[in-house]
Amino acid sequence: MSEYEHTCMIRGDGGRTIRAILDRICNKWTLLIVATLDQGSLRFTDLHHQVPGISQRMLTLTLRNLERDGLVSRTVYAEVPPRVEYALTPTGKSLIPPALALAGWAIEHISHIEASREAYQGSR
Amino acid sequence: MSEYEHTCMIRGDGGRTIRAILDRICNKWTLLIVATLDQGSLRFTDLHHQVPGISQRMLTLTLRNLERDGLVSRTVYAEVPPRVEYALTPTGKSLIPPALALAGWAIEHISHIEASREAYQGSR
DNA sequence: CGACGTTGGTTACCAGTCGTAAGTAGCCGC
DNA sequence: GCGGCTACTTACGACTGGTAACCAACGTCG
Repeated sequence: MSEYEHTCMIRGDGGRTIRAILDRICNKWTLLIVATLDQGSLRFTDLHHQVPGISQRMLTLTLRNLERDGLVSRTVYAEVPPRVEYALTPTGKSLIPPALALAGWAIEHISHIEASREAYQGSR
Repeated sequence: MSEYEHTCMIRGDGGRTIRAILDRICNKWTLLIVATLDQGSLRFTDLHHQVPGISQRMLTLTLRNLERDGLVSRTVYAEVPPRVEYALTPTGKSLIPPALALAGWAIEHISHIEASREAYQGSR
């Protein structure tokens, strides 16, 4: 029963709360960037190299969203060349454990999912 | 140090694996539907009512994806009126704990995030 | 003293995805 | 036969993500 209470937590007010948050943090890049920043503060270009496949635009947009939501801090050093460092805030840090839980699940089940996917393709 | 090893798990092969899975399960509706189905098998219309805001099309598409990925099973009863029941597979069930972790985090931090969001709006 | 490179972006444009609304098919009660 | 119920499917417009090119400040090289 306690398990159901927990899933009620997800569905809560009809899922509106969760859906709103999920829309924000659960896009393709957010968790990846948060995980990368867990190593310590990074500059824009380093981040760009460490998250393969992301474009500058998406990196900028995702970082802006994270900054707006108070999950990362953005520090500009008025030097030459300009330097901008991004780091996790305490709130951002607190996202790491659940992100790890999801990542662990993904790694554990990816083979099964890919298999199902191909089987479905064949039998469609 | 062990915490960093775990985040390495997320970043893994440059995050490609995680990103692929996140693309699939981390969209707006998937976690919500999985959480709703944790209560037991449900019919299409019940699901439509229990997940407020979802359109028929999105429900159909999301369920197809979940079925393809082997997370839910789809059972058609050739009755009148027609009845289609959706239920979680064991793999689908196993997604519940990490989903709860994320949902718990979301609920815990939503107020902080919303506050940051509005503060940012003001100071932009 | 002007062209070039580096950093951290922004802008324009295009393709794919999402959401809304309407249509479909089989069968039932009226 | 007509509308209604269930479980979709389709058409179409809006929004979002991806690619690529451009921008601004400043130091350095020729």
